[in-house]
Amino acid sequence: MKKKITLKKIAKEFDVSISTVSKALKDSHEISEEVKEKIQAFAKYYHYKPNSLALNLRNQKTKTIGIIIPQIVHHFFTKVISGIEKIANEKGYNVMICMSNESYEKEVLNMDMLANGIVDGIIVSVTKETEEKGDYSHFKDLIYNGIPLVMFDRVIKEIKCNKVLTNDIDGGYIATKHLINIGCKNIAILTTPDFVTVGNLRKEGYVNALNKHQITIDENLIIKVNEKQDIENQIKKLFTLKNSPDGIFAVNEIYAAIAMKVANKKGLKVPDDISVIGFTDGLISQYSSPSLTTVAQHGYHMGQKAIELLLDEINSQITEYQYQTSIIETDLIFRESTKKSL
Amino acid sequence: MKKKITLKKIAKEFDVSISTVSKALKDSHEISEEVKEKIQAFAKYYHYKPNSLALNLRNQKTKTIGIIIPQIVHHFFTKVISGIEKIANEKGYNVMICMSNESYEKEVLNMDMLANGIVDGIIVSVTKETEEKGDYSHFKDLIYNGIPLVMFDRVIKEIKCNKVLTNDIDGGYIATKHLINIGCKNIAILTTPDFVTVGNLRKEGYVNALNKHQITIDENLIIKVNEKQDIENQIKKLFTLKNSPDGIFAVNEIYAAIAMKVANKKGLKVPDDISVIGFTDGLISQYSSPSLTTVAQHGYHMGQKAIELLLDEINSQITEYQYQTSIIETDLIFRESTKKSL
DNA sequence: CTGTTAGCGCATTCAA
DNA sequence: TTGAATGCGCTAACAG
Repeated sequence: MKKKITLKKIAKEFDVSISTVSKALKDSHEISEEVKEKIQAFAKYYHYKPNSLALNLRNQKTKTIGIIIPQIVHHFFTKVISGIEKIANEKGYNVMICMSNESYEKEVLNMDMLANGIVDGIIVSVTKETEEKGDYSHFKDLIYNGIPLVMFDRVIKEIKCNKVLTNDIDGGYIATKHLINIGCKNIAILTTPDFVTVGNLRKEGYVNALNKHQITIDENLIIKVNEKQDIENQIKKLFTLKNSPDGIFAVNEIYAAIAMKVANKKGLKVPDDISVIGFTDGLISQYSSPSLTTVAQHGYHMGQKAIELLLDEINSQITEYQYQTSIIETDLIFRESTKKSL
Repeated sequence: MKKKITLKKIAKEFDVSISTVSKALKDSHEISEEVKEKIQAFAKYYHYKPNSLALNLRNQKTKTIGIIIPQIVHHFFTKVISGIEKIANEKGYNVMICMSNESYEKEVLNMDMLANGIVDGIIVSVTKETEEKGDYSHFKDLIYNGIPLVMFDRVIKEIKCNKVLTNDIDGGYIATKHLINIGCKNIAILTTPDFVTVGNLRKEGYVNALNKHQITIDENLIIKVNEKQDIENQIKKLFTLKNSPDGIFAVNEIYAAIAMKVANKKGLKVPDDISVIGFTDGLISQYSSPSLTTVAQHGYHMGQKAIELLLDEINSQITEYQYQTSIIETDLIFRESTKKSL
């Protein structure tokens, strides 16, 4: 492996000092045209690039920000990343993405890696495992070390930092309300286990909507999906109830897609016999048949908000910085999986 | 913003030298238990972490490798990343992901960022724009600078480096052959414009399969999808032909999903009236109804191979390193969108 | 057992 | 117009 060309080597080549080379490459007026020209030509020829490690070490900042997300498959996270990148690039920052794979341990590892001077700030969405475990010391460490942190979507209440949230309660509410509006009587929900905050909040919206319309909550219609077991089987139970559902609200698009499949297998037609509504406007929602009516999360916008807050904190001189929590509203996207309004 | 704690500060605190602190924190036998204890306690209390920039600068390596991919939505890329991460982590490397968003310019920017000492090597899948443009100088620069590079999936022939490829020709071949086997007579292909190499190769497999079975190629059945225009409309044309297709091979799963939708709208049932086969075993393939028969690309395996080649080159002492091209075979995954064999 | 020194690559202040 | 010296944070060879 060849070694990279450095200022030192260029300096030796022309028998000048390193600082002369440095200045010449910066086109400084301190250096004679003649010297500048030959040094610049040489540097260009040898593809000289300043070593960013050295630069960053010197400048005490890296102009790159780190993102840690639990999964990369989710369209939602993709959108968030795009939003972050857009603004970051505009402001001259680069972006580095790390996957925690829903693993607490990897989350900690990634944070450690990023925290050691490699980035100027971190944007994170917490893994389910961390939520379940309840150990947040790695976040505290980070903040203690003075590295700005923004949490989005999956957020830890106890940690003091900027946050960007989906209005999950309202999302669950409007989804459920839509099912009520189109005449569904037995509305089931496919949600996550309790420790997953966003699932819980969406369920809260579901409950609120039912309450508001004087519909009594039927615990049998609430399925807390255990992803470690066969999901289809868990959903199938719904159709053995005597008040079998005519509407299903799934807290993510995968559960929604599986629900449609199960319904089909039971001989029910979507949306004629049963309406299904999802959460997150991802590829599955768009390309499933029928395409899914769903709650859009505006991930792109969330990403933009997150990076704005982060850069705000990075560039802030204030000692007592005031943290904010920004709530991004959701919207219903009407497609083919729910009946038209009555 | 607080500033990070450094060896220097700890040294000042205890009025010892920096190297004493450094050694104490490494639990060196050179340092007395007493001093070690108090320094370690202090460091722990203040969450001391060595600055990786400084470490990397000193060690001339970062133990992190960079990945540049065109899109993050593709399940395939996700799998590749997972494969890369798995091996990388096992070998003590961390992974940094950059998105080029199919933009030549962003690809160059990302490479520049990564190339300046921040990573020990780079794994890249080239953007469509770069393939179209044909400007590969950023890759040449990288190699010139001695930074190991591995290309996967979308690869540039002219660049000398390690490569990992899907056997796209064979993938196209087995997909088409499957359609032939189940009795399809008019087999259409939904492919990309010519400059997208992988699309072209998959089409080559399609052509080979038809030739082998003495089926004449009908140019009308070859749709080169222009993603800048409405895709559904382009596919619809197939169904106005007098030899309307009874089988469709789509070179990716999105085209396949759209094809199914268009077929449905035309009143055709999949797979009874028309069989559809995709490429890439992603979420859409799994969750669409009917689920898609598709060509699996084994992204996870590709990622593993790519990182193995990269680490091999990174750790190689040989001056005349021999580059390899590794071909990953594909497999057919049978699901619901194609008829059962005759 | 502890400290001094040098060097990784770079930019910058100050001196010549 | 050029160069020497300093420091960013860290480690390691070497001296004491």
